[in-house]
Amino acid sequence: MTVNETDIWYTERDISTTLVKGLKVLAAFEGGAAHMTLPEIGSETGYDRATVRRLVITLFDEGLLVKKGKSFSLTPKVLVLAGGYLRGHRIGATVQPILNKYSEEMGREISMATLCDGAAVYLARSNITGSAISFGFTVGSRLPLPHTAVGRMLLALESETAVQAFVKTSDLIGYTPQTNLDVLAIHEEIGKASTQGHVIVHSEFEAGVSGMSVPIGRIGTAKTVIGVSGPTATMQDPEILKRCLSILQICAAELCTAWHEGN
Amino acid sequence: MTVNETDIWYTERDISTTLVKGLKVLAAFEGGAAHMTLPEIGSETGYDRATVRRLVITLFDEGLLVKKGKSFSLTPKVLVLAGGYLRGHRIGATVQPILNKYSEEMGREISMATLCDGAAVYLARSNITGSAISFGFTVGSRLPLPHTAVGRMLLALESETAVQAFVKTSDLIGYTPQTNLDVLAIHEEIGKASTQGHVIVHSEFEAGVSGMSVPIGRIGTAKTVIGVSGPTATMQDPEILKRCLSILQICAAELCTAWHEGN
DNA sequence: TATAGATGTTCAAATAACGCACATTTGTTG
DNA sequence: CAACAAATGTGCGTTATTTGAACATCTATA
Repeated sequence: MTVNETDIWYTERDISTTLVKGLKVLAAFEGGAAHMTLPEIGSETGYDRATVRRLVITLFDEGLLVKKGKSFSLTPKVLVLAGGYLRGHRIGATVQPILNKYSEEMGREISMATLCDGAAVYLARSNITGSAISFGFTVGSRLPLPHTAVGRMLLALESETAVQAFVKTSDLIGYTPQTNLDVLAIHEEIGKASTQGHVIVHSEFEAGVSGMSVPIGRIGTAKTVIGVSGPTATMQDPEILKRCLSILQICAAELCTAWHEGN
Repeated sequence: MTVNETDIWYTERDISTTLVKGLKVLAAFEGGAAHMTLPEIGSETGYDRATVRRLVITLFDEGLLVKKGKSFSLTPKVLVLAGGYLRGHRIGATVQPILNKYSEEMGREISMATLCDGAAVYLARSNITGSAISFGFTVGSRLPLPHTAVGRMLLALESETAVQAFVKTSDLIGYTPQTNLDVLAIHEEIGKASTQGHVIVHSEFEAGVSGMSVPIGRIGTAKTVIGVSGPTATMQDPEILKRCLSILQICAAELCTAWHEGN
């Protein structure tokens, strides 16, 4: 039996409060507006004006923020940090070509996502060139777990206790008239996803958009999923669904061997 | 005359040293290996073991790093930060579809890049599905300025003094046998790019790969470029080059109107 | 298993961060 | 347009956090 990695191996004293605050300022640009003034950042983070000022000046000096009049906004330097993750996990070199290949075969965009802070985060996304529709989601986009196909599949990969904990604490948001707000029904859908190994969700996050998702690897060990989305109209035809599922599963299998998940 | 934004409006006292160090630890994962132990991070950053420990514990606690045995690595949470930039600058919603459209027309991948810390950073990239080759570059990838088409075009957008400063201080690396290591010749190429409004570079960064680039907007005001790359063999045919250039220019024009650069 | 070298952790000294109070800018009203 | 009020920006003493040497622990090797 290996040591449980979730054991507490550090105390509160070992956490650098200043770094935490600085990171929260950076994160404020993700949650809030793209351009923010010092007071806006202050109210977003809840920190004192003077504190915000020093942190923002630091981030500016480091080249992570630019100043335009009184507003600050992120610079492309944050992409470089992200690029480190993508390169380290061979997303560009290994994953992207595979997504592209099956994306072309299917004629739809395929996305890869993983769990991060109670949301599904896109790690990679194929761009099917012929597609008329584009939902504007990119690498780093966060999708709600309970109401998207990738989200439900990611939850299905978690332990039953983790799912229960999430479902209990999560506030369900009615994105569309079709959004399922019944906790028990969602829990059941996650269970089905787990046993079936795939999941389909219709119009619960964006009206008229449906998604299908399968895990990369076996349920229980997998931590990453791929998914495809398209107009609900075309995603209800059993023949199309069957074909999409088949291709997604082959794509997932290829990713599983080509991209050793352990990194 | 507006106030010069480069004026010093803060003192050294206003910079939070702890935040700077924490960011440098994060950046260490971009420059160094994907998985690093505490001592490795220490030697990469030059900080004391105890300091590194505190910072790494903080980043772990914030969910930006994961621990695997004794090694730490980035989590997808860094992508969320990047997602903030991409969303804020409407890269996914506005830029990506345009790149995809012209990418399909051209049959080649189009990338968008900007200047960041002495390198060209990819902001977006179309994925042409039929392409056999894939160079493994993604959003956030950094390319050398002097030896790539997008890099030389980006330099051409800078002021003459800035270019001179860069060319003087930059160490030229011989990536391939064809890499141009003559500072004067490179400077001249940048000048040509500036007057012509486009630039082509053959095999100077990756052997057998050539690139072409044009600015988004007018020289002097533009700060972003798009580029296309492909096998040197096919990128020497005048007819192909003419066609690529034409499509790139139309693509750049559309981006210029659809995506107001000022954000 | 003994030993040396490397890595991890603690805690008092040193230092950097906090946030009050003051200065300045911005917006509003007579 | 001036005078006021409200909001935002900044210097500085106090206080809490960070630092790194000293100590503890782990790991590799013979």
